[in-house]
Amino acid sequence: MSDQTPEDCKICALFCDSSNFCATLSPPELVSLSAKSQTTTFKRGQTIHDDLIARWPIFVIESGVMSLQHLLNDGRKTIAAFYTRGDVVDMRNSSNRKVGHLVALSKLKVCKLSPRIFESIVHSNPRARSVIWDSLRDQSFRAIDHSSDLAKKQALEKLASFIFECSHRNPGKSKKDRVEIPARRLDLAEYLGMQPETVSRCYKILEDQKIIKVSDLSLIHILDTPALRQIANGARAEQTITAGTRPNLKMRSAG
Amino acid sequence: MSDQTPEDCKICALFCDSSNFCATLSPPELVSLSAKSQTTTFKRGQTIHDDLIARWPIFVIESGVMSLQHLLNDGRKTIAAFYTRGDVVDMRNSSNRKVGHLVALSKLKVCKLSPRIFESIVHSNPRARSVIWDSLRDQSFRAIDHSSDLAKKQALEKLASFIFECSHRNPGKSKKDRVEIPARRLDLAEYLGMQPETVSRCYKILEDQKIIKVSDLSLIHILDTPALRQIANGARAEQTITAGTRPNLKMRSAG
DNA sequence: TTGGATTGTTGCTACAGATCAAAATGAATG
DNA sequence: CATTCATTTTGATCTGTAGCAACAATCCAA
Repeated sequence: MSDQTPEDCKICALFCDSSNFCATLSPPELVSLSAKSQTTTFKRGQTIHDDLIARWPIFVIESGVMSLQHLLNDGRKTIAAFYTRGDVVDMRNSSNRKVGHLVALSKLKVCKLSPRIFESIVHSNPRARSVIWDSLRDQSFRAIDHSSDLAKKQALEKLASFIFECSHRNPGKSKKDRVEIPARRLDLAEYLGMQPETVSRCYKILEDQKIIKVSDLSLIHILDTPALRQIANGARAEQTITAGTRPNLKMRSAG
Repeated sequence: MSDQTPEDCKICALFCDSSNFCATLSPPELVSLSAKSQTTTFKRGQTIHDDLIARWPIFVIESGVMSLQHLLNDGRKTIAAFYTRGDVVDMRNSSNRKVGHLVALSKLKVCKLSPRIFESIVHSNPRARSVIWDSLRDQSFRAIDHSSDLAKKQALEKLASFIFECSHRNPGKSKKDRVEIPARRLDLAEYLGMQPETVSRCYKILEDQKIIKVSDLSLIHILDTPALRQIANGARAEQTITAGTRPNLKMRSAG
């Protein structure tokens, strides 16, 4: 843990991102917030403990990926949400309601904000309030979108949908058809409500169809955006995922 | 549509609910907000049109149930979220992002708030800001919980979970073991990501097990709360849903 | 109240994806 | 570079629930 100085903030990537909360701050606000903020880093797999959250319920993801996990009695695990660079996480109600565990999915750096200063900035700075409000609403609708992916989509459709979600959340990263997948297969499976084997098979189907190309485990290239979009929006695959029975699968004509 | 007067507000059930936004307003705030607010009613199945949302993006559910629906290309439909009495719905970003359609699931009465007045109250009244902020964050975590229900739970577990969700969202309604289900079987199936037939079968299993009693299509009694809780938390049923094979099913020992 | 339409239930069959097992690939360590 | 461990992929089988059809119950309008 290390205290922030206004100088630290000024070289922080978030401060330079005009759509981000930190970039809306006036110089005096920046001074007072940074004086009471701290950065912390976590390693992959580390859980952010409840007592830390109780003392620092508000923080910003500076780099890396964080997950919100739920656990069932018999050990089944779900990643209910991802948080990535720039996301402001507000856990101030986590004591009333069991919201799950925050776990780092990669090397993670967060900047913990003083709730008191945060609140006073939200009070006095309408632009900051508007940005933070929009961001929270966006998180809410993102969760709702995810629900609807999980509810009725098939495995292939969920994966296609997820690829677009990743692409939208990483707008900067050079070309549009190059998408970085910020999670391992197992994490991905837990987020999409399927098994890692199924994820792997779905990737294979999309590759065989020449819709995507998997260069690295965490980097794919979209070769046929319309086809991928079609699948993501529910052009139901005519085929099962089961190991190499029919070599190429067709889509049912989409409604 | 009818304009509100402060007198209307004072007899509105929301105003009397201390945990609600409207109850935090000072008399002058109430006067200015009510002067610019309108109530509208919808019948079951009616969609709240985009142009209405564009003009009135913020509203409060006064009575009835509203749903946020997503549609796939081939006609599969999902209810991604429910909104019930007291929920403040803020759709101000719905133009940027496709969030789905708002559809009334029952006779529905909403009170549309002027965004300008709403914003100015949020600016000047810290108590109102805190209530509305908590409520929005709660909606977000509710959506996340729902995601995790959909991701890894089996049909029976999802239904059990949903029964508790309904029970929590209707705390007032007399006894605790009496739960009102504010949706028809089909709506429920669309919310839980399953087929109406499966919902029906799951109800039957819970009844056969003497865990619940279904009095009415929209009213159930919980007979064995611990058992229901066990199922909801993922004590995986040892049995399939398929029609009356084994008469009584046991639970696997929960981890 | 009657009749027609909508919604819910029950039984049966089929299949998408879970599960188990094992090989293959990748990452970490000495 | 070799060795070990962790993760991913592939193959084969099994199962929970989707899908279909037929019937029963409920709702609604006339």
